[in-house]
Amino acid sequence: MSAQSSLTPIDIATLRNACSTCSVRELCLPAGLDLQELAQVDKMVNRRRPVRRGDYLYRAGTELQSLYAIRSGFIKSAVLHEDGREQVAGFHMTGDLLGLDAISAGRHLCDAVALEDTEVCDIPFALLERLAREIPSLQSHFNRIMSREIVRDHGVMLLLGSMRAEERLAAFLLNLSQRFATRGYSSTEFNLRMTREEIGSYLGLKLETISRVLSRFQQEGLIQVRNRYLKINDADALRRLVGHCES
Amino acid sequence: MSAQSSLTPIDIATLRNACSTCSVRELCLPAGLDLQELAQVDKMVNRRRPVRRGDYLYRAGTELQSLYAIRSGFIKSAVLHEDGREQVAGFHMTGDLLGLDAISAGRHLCDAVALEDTEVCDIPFALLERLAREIPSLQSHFNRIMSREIVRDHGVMLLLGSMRAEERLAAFLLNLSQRFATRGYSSTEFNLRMTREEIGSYLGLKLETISRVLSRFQQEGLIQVRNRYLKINDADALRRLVGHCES
DNA sequence: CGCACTTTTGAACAGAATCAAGTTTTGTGG
DNA sequence: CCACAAAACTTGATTCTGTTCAAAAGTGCG
Repeated sequence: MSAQSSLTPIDIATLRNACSTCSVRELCLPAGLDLQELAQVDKMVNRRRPVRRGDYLYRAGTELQSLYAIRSGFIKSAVLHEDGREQVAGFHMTGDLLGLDAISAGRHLCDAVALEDTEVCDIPFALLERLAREIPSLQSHFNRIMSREIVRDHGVMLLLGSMRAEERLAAFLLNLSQRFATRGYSSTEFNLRMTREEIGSYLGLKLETISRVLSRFQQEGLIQVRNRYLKINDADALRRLVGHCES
Repeated sequence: MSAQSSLTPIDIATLRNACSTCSVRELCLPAGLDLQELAQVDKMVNRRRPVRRGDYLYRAGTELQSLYAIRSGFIKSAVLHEDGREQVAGFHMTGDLLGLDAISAGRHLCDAVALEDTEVCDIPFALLERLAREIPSLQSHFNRIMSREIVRDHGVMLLLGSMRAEERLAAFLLNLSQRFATRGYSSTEFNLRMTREEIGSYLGLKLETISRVLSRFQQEGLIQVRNRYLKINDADALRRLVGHCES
């Protein structure tokens, strides 16, 4: 059955490199291959790709070639309606895996744009599938990653479906905060990479509403904002605001 | 690597039965096994399970044992907040595969309740993973199914984030209509299986709003409603309402 | 057959959108 | 480095959509 193991050492190295250097380590680590050996090849194989601020990582309609793991930077994915309206589907940062929604149709269904200079790792999907075939634990992990994306989306649906503007924004800020914390940055002080309009689009609100609510939060002492800079003074108050819905 | 092929013929038959009888045929058909042989075993293995109206297929918090393919009937999945609020995450009908969101944590994160007497096929997840290991095309298909779920969720996010009440309901009705059509039922005449409140929860609206908009649609001649019975008179008008957002 | 649940409809209200203006910030080219 | 134009942001006034509250009618299950 595994006569299909047509993976060359280079293939494996490529994939392994993409994974290990991209904080999607878990995707490959359980594979049980020799790590030091891989570390050496890491330098040889270079699948990193820079994406400059404002540039597209991929566009809706293009064929799925690779999934992308973010090494550093910040990317938004967005669906474009025919009537011009844009809906931001997600904000992605270091370690996130992009392009999962393209697997179903074999082509991308949304745009991915860098909101700041970004470096991604290319993970050729065909290669990933082939390798997953040979390493069961890799496949398992990939399943979990896909599932996690579904869970994340459910969270957003919950937010959009049942929260008011203040709750949504509080949940959003806490979520950002937590993701920065996970990556070793400050959980209380960071720069928003996106515009008010993009936040609004993501949260199903208008940019004016975002601006107003931010101002209100600041007035109440929950946060400090100045342009893109944001400081969270009272995370607990924000949590109380969200009620008991996890983000 | 495939020394792990500990699948017994019974295992395969079980899975195959669950799939082939559940319209999730595509999940298994590409496996390239002998169909007639399987048809025979189908009768032996019976993993079908009835779920009576109002009963839970599974509950949030319970361990993931199986995915479920709906053979017939209608099921809603819903997330329960700590504060009692319930958010309907989806409505599922014949052929749909349930439980994908549980893979990430190994336990279910939402409740699944039958809205009418329903029959499901049990697909033990461990078994599915094992078999997918041996049949690459099966794994591929499973990946696509997960991805399709992500795409579906993005559609809902779009709906919740950028549509007004009328648009949401129109999109919802069209979506139901199309799914019934796919399954060989009338696309213009069917019974809603859920309450106004459940529709509202799914669409991020209150039940009164659902009721009002339905009445309005009826008054304008777009549909006919009487309790759960619904007839679509002018699907094109509904489509126009939705604008150019696919559902 | 009656009681609980669901649905409809109305009236008042609230939250967010829209419209509008003015300000600040940012990015660009001279 | 400065000036200028474009983009982003803030704030206010008004409007509108959907919610909330309330009552009554309909439906269906036990």
